[in-house]
Amino acid sequence: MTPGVREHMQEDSRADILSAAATCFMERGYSETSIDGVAHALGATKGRIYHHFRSKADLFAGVFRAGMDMNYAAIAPYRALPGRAAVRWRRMAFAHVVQMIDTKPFQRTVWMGVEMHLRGATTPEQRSVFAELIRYRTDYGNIFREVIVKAREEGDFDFTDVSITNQLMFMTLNSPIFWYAPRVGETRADIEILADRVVTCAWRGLGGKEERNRQ
Amino acid sequence: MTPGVREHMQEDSRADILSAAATCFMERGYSETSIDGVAHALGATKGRIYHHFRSKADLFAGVFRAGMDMNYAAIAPYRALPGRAAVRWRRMAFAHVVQMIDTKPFQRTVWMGVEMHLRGATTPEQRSVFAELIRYRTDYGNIFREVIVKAREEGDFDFTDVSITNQLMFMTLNSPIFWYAPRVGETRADIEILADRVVTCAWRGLGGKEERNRQ
DNA sequence: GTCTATATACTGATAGAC
DNA sequence: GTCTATCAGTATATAGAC
Repeated sequence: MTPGVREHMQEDSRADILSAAATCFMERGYSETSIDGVAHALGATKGRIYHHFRSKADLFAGVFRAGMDMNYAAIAPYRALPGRAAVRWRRMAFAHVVQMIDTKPFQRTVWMGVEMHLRGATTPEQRSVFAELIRYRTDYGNIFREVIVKAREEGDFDFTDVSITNQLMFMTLNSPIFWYAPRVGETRADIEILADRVVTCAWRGLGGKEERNRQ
Repeated sequence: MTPGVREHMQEDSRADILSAAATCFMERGYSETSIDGVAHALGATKGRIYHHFRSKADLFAGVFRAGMDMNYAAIAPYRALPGRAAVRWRRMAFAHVVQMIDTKPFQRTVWMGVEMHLRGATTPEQRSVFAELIRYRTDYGNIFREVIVKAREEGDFDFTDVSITNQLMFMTLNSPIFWYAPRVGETRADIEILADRVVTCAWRGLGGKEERNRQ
């Protein structure tokens, strides 16, 4: 077995743990999630988890980072799209909403992390790790912020306070992590219709023109 | 001391506990909040709390119910307002948003309760109590739902899916519980400007006409 | 790399004093 | 009506076997 393959398997093991942990955190919250519980979901014992992660907080941070990585990856193809910012915004927003639906356990964990950070519910030692993750997420938010400001300059959006507007916009775009649940027989097209409704609602909130005027 | 006064003091003691508990739940979440912690915030010990509430879950339910009571009270003056439903909606929505800001600890607790319910994070015995509280909140949501449907019939709103739209609308109207923080020297008027921005964003999301057309 | 066994700490709830 | 003392259950993290 080559070193490359061995590393790959190690990464797979890590990814499995992150995935199981994300689901547990979503279903039970941070405190109610026990390391034993995550291990049980994996069909293993906690020895396996403590081999890859130093602590529960470290595991949580891993899920948070993985979730944000997914978000950056989702909008990457559209960030440099030429043309009107409002059109670029719509592509990015759509990709973001679909991502919220597709990776809901990770995104719920990210949300919980932000809430915990705002509450200051972190130990002093982990604060620096946490602060970096929050910065990582803030940067992501600022990508959208710049786009909506640009779109306003170009006359396609119309709002007053940028900070509040960006907050409200993300509230709408993120909301599927709270109420989305897959339906039996649901197709990819169904999900995209759903996502489009969410994006349209946010679009309107930004003061965007009605759809028939779009591009 | 008359019985009336004695009852009043007992109610005050209960209200103090609820208020302290709401703040603790907001700042630390459900699990991280200990009964000892709430007692400490009151300058008392947990004996006082257990005299008024059977369990931690019971205390939590008390805060939830109190929060919803406040919401019902806030919109009560506008529910039967004659005239166009869209205008009625705006009054109710504004009152709701201001209420989110004014009673944030209670509203955050309500939010947590809904999340816990959706996760099924309740013991079988407390499930019936919880179910009733969720119903209480759903009824509140339906009050708004009926108004936006009526406003759509009257041609003032324009949206496709009622359920999703109501979800997204509440997401926006509730959002101050996550990002609002009082600023130094903030006046009542400042808060009302803030609330109006939030309401306007939700209004647009519902497909409402631009402000200058609003009577 | 994963498992078993265990130390250590915390907290919800109860019983009974005052 | 509130406080003190205490029990029982649970969960993080570690040490060491395999």
